[in-house]
Amino acid sequence: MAKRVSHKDSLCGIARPLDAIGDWWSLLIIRDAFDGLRRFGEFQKSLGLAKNILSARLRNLVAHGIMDTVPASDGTPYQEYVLTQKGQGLFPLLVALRQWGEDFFFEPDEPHVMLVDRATHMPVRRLELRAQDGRMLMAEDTVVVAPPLAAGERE
Amino acid sequence: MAKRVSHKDSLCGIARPLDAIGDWWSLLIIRDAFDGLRRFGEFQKSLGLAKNILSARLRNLVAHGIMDTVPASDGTPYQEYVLTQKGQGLFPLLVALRQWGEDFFFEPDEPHVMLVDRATHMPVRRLELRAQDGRMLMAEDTVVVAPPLAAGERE
DNA sequence: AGATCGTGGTTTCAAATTAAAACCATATTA
DNA sequence: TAATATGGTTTTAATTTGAAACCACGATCT
Repeated sequence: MAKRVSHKDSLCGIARPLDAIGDWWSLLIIRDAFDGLRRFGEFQKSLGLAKNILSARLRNLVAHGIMDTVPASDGTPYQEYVLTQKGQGLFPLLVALRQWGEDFFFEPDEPHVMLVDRATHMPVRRLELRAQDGRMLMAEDTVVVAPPLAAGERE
Repeated sequence: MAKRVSHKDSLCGIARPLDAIGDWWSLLIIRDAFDGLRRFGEFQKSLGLAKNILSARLRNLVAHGIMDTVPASDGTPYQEYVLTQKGQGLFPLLVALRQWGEDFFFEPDEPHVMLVDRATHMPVRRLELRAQDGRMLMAEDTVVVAPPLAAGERE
């Protein structure tokens, strides 16, 4: 489970989150959780994955603080799996994935599910990256910079 | 390679993109590509993954139109791997992942690499989801809706 | 009470995937 | 000519996955 996803000792800002999420299944579980699914059986039915795998993924998500278990709300002696704050923080990522999918995996007129504003039922806006001053940024307009190294740290 | 990631016949708006990307390694390759890496050896050195795996992942990314091979720009008889438009469309996803990582994987004062505006060297803004009218939306403020079904389609 | 069913798992085991290492091909360098 | 660098492929063992069987527990039916 603690598979090393990078050879560097400390995982970078992309690899560390990836490592925590676990794998594709986990992301689909999280999506289902955003859709309101909470029970083991619900996830299994929705995703059609083996129970042992689901079990392992849920355990991993809980271990990483992305989901949490709570006693079932309907009186049954089971537990439910809900997103923590950390888990809910993944919403933009799912939106980005969905929007990318809309852009490149469907014909312009092909019907597909859409994410809409609950209040107005209008599609949500595209995610866009902006500078502090509000300018839109493309990938080429950005750089990744290392933190200033503290005294005594030399590479 | 064509691993079924969902039991549904047509993969949904989240699963289909995931399926195309392939796996975590692919996402790290894509990140490196955004950082300017282009050569097989560069990716391998950066990621430290086995050559056969890198080979397979690159092949998959090319097959899915996320990367493309071009003749090496330096006269050597090799090829380089570059992001297509489709591949570049993944930038927001990487930003979302990075910002989530910043939020939950580093202490508030822990130094970490940052994505900055190349022009001003200021950190970029957070990605935020907005409605058509500009209101910020949280996950709970949205719903996924199915497309209207064409005549003759009944579930 | 006893049998059966639904839910939520774990265990087992075969099959698929991954990863390390060895190998290979080509071109450049010494 | 030999050695080395790049960019892979092949081989093989170890790991992971996934399907199915099994198990535990409580509720329900007879």
